[in-house]
Amino acid sequence: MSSIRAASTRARRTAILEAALDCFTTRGVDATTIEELCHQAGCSTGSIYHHFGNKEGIASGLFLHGIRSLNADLLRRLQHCQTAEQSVRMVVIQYCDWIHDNPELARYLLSFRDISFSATARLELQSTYHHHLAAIFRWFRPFVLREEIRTLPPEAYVPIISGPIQDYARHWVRGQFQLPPSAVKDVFAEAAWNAVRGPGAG
Amino acid sequence: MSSIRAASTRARRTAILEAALDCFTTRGVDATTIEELCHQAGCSTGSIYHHFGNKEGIASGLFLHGIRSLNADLLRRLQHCQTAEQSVRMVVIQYCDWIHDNPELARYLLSFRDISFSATARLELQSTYHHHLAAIFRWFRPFVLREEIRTLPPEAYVPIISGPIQDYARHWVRGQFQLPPSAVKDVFAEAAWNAVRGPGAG
Amino acid sequence: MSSIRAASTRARRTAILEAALDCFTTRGVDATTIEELCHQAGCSTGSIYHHFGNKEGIASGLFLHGIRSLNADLLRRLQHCQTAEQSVRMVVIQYCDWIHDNPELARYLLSFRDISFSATARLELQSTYHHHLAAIFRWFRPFVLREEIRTLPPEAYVPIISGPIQDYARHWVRGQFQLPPSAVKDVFAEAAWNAVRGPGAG
Amino acid sequence: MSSIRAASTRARRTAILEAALDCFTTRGVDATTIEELCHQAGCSTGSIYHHFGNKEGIASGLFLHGIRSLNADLLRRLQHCQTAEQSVRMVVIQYCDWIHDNPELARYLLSFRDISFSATARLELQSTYHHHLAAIFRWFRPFVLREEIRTLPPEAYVPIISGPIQDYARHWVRGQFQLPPSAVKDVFAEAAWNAVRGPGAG
DNA sequence: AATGAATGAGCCTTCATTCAT
DNA sequence: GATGAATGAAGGCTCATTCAT
Repeated sequence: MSSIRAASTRARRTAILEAALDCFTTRGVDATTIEELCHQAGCSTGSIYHHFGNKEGIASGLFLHGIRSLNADLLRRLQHCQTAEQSVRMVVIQYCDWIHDNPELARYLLSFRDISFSATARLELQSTYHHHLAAIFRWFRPFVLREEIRTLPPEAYVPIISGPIQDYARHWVRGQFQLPPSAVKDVFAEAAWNAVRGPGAG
Repeated sequence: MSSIRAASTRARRTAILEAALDCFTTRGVDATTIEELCHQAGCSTGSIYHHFGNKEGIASGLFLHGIRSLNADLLRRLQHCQTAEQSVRMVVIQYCDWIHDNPELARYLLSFRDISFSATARLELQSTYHHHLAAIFRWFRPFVLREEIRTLPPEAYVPIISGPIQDYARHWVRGQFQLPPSAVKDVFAEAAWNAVRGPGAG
Repeated sequence: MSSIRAASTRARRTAILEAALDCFTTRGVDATTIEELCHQAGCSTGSIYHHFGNKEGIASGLFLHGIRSLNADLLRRLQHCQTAEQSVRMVVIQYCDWIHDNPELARYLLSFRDISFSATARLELQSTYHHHLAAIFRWFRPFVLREEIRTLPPEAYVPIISGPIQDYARHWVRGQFQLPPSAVKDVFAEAAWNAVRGPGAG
Repeated sequence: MSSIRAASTRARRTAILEAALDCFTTRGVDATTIEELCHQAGCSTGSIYHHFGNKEGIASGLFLHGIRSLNADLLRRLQHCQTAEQSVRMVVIQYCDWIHDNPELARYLLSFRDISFSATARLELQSTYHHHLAAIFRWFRPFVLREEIRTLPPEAYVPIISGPIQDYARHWVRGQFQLPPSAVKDVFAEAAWNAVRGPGAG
């Protein structure tokens, strides 16, 4: 009985999140009204508030969902990499692939970084981010110790490796660039590797 | 007499823009009300509309002002560079220096890319951007022809050279990173140069 | 089996009324939501509607319960009075004692006279009030006839005898007065007696 | 120019307060919508919020206005009293007269004591109340010192003298009593005087 | 050029109540 | 009897913009 309820509840939540992804990426978070979400999700105002508390709850829920999906996918694919070069390139390549598979979600994550989330949501986002970063650094530390990857200030790695492709992708989701990230992934993977390869690399 | 008036008009415009820079970076553009701007600028609602037409007029005016200042400064400093390496490094270094000198404006430009500007403002921004890009490419073309800089898809250069330091700066203006961009400029300049140096470089 | 059910039903009703007394006196009737009552009573929304029909049903049920308790107690204690003076004083004293023993209920009765009850509830309240008043007047008539109590417009007796202590109590339940009614009961009993004693009093 | 503005502003404020008095006493504060106030006052929603901040601002503004009018009138009329008895009786009589002259305002003050005001409004109300009470006590102190009025706990005077007529008036504004307060003012004045007259009274 | 009262459409959110399970 | 997801009407409030002075 409770499983039926749970299934129904989950379906409703999913329907609302899907409606939100569509509306938020099309019109923007602020410009999307609760009424539009209701219409799109096929539910009542009250139902949205029952499941998400308020509008910001939907926006942050969707954001967290996207970030977690992206992060988990990267960690999964890094497991199959052997060398420093493969790993650095994989960071770029996986990003392009994920964007290719989840264009709407990518558009949401890239376009609405500045949504003003509640303190609670911000904490959860930060926690998620820190755990992910820690796992990533655990993976790369051996390569840095062997100087296959250059030693840099810790905070510089992500901007240098991922910054360019994210910048490119941000332009692309806005329609400012024609070629999709997947079409330039090797160029950016090459640039990332050159930017951080160390003297110990083969 | 008209000069006095003009001076007064400029002072009023400046006061409003300064109030806007403060409010917009502190609370965000959408969250800032005209009433707050009035209070901060020490003027009336009507005065704001007299000088800027509407709220978006302030936001886009401020944005354009910042972009133009940043762009002009880069072109000026590139004139003093001799080699490809100097030039590529200068793109990163000038960015850091400008941020150091204009932290509030930097925060505004970096945090509110997604302001929904009017068609007119968008056109003006695009035009400004294109002219700037064209001037930049004119500067770098000889280096690319001599293969001192790698040949890449045209749209890849900006993300690869400027993407990392912009990404870093975006985190910094939000308080997520401790070290200011100026403290890491050489690391990022080095990475940028490694990422695009071509076989023809010395 | 049905007795077990009945016991359970009564317990549930009592739990809801206790929750209501707490919430209503703390936050006010209008400001209390059904959800809060559920939380406080440890039951579901549906359960509340099953037992009380609607929100007003709880408020009026609680009100009626309090009024009846207060009235019955007064009539009981008047039976032990012999003289006009004892009787008039008892009206004040019993009020103070009852408040001392039922502070929460007193707070509810005193603070929320203006709850908008349904027609049915209003009728029941009026009927209760009239029966009570009639019984009270039956008790006092002999004293008035003997002029031990002054002859006044009928509607003046309650305000003159009970008005002051009720006014005092209303302030006290709101925390505006320090001394509890029980600490000033003799002063108010004396004043009440002086206000209505007739030439026939000893 | 500013005087014209001020006059206009005052007229608008007055219109809103008059509409509020009508709606609040007819339907109750909670049940009155801003829309109804707009209609009644002949102004826009925004105008109401421009002048009063929010709904509670209207309710507390009206309350304060009523209280101040009532208080000022009492102090004025006490000036013409010579003796303790005249003064005590005047408290009751003035109350009845004021109610007779301001029935609507009286109804508002008597029926909606439990409006939940903001902290600011509560402070202002308390301050008003304390100043008024202090002035009243200054007036009566000599009579108490001469024992023309009985010595009581300070907090007991107001309930004992004013409590009965206020209680009566509360019933009357609700339509529960037929005779208006002005018709019974001498009875209540007499009772009040008897309740507090001291051994030193003539 | 400046002022600020006035406008009013529109939105987020609340919450009593219902009802399928 | 119990549960709690769903409903949706309704209302308080915001705020960019206008315009008479």
